[in-house]
Parts: sequence; C-alpha cells; structure tokens
Amino acid sequence: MPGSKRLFMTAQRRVILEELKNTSSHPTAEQIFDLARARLPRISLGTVYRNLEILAERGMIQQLAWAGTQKRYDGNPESHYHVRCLNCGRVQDIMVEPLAVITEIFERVCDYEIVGHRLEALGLCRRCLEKSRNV
Amino acid sequence: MPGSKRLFMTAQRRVILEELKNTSSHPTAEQIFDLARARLPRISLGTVYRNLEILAERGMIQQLAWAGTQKRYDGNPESHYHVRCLNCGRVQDIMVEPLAVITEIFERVCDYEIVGHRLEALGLCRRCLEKSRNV
DNA sequence: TTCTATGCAAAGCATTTGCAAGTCC
DNA sequence: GGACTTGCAAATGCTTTGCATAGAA
Repeated sequence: MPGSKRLFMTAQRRVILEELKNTSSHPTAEQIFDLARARLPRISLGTVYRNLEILAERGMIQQLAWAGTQKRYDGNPESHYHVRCLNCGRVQDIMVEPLAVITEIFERVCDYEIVGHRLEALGLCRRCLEKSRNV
Repeated sequence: MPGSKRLFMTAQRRVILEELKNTSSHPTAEQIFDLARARLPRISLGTVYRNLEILAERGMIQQLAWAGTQKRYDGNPESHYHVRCLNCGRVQDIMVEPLAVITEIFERVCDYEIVGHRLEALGLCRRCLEKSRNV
C-alpha cells in the first residue's frame, strides 16, 4: 500500500517540494528538473519523476494528468479547478469553490454513487488572445 | 486549416467509424485496431491513429483525453459527460446537457476565453456497490 | 547498520512520421 | 490523372526502471 515506507527528506526531495510550492505555474517534470538543477547541479531527471510520483501518492502535491498531454504538477494539494490554454498549454488555478451541483445532477441521472469529479476548463489565455488579434 | 482536404471513404476509414459507432465502451486506439483488424487483417496501427485523428478533427467522433495514459475514443460526436467507476474502471455516458453554468462561472473569475471543459465524474457503479455490500 | 534514495543509462509505451506504393473519385 | 491513403518501420517524446552506489535515520 502506498505510504507504508518511511520517507527520507533528502536534499533533492526538499528542493523539488520547495520549487513546486514557490510557483503557481503548474510546471512539467522537465521544468521542475530545470528549477531543481539550478540549486542541485547533479540531480537527475529520473529522481525528479520518482519524487513527484511519491509526493503525489502521499497527497503532498497534485498531479494534473490527462491522457495525451504532458503531466503537470501543483504544489497545492487542496482540490481546486484549473484552466488550460489550448494554444500555449499554460495552466492556471481557478478560485472557485467545488461545485456541489455537479454531484447532485450526476447522481440524479445515473445509478452511481458519486464521490467526486475532475473538471478542467479549456480556453485561450489573454496573452494568446492578444497575439491572435495582432496577426 | 483542418477540413480543407477532401475526405475519401476508404474501407479502413469506414470500418473504424463503424466499430466506433457500434460500441459504448470508449475504446483505446489499440482496441479499435483489434476490432478493425478482425475485419481487415492488413490494416495497420498507424492507419488507425491517423484516421482517429482526422475523424476527430472533423467532428465525426470524439477524442477523450481522460486521466490515464491512453486516449480513448467515442463514436458519439455530441459533447456529453462521463462517469468512471473508481473500483472497476468502467466508464459510462451521462445523459445531461452540457452545463453552461460552468463556462459562465469560469469566465467570470479568470481572463481566459473559455471554449469548453472536460468533466468526468468519479464514483462507484451499482455493480461494485452491491458487491461491497455483500462482503 | 539497515532501509531508502540517487545518478545514470537503458527500456517502455503510446503516438507520430517519412516514404514508396496503392487507392479513390 | 491527381489528390489522398495505406502499410511498414523507424523515430519521437514523455515517463519508468534496473542497478550499483550513496545517504538518511
């Protein structure tokens, strides 16, 4: 079962966690690797992936994973929504309370016991909108 | 721009489309490949991927990028929601109109132009609920 | 001292692509 | 006939894994 092993707080793990907490850009593993390598030049990409996996498993961070896209990571473990720019791929937080109405509606129309949902909005960020206006 | 080319209805394309329309199981490309190969033994996986891409681009089918590692496909091009059973992994269609309120709310709290969203409910299907009751 | 983690490189997996030959309209 | 597709195989891109060594408690 996940979480049954002891968790050593190595320099690598601490740096990864810190960098993730210090950004709101929902970076990819590669971007986190770059941030971490600036502080620990010998850290490897494999270590970054391994730690991101472990930290997500323990609920210390969030993994934003949709098939067909690169995974992104969020230092905020609280559940919240995101918007993704279809043009540049940027992901940002949405400051909205979880929508209970979704659970209510879904429970009414199917015979599942609904325990949650994953919702991500798709759109165009202001930067990309402006760029396309100036073509 | 997508859709500017003529679209030939080859045997491969027809079979892929038919198999997708005939199932409600939201198969992966590989599963569609197996279904198609039963009818066209020489079809290649690359052709399946290419056609799924083209058909989705033209709005004839849907590409579902859910949590997980593989994309899934839906022969129903109308946008609709899905529930996933956390226990057995089954995915089923939800017969609900797209919730416009989601777009409204998201547009109010961020400066993106929202063009859509992906929403997947998570829960336990009746079969799994009954099984757990009988333990 | 023991269990856990790291670096490195190789492997894995889903998907995409180049190309010559074939097919559709 | 010309545009579009196919099969095949190689390439790509992201992620995971094996293994010997290093580090944490």
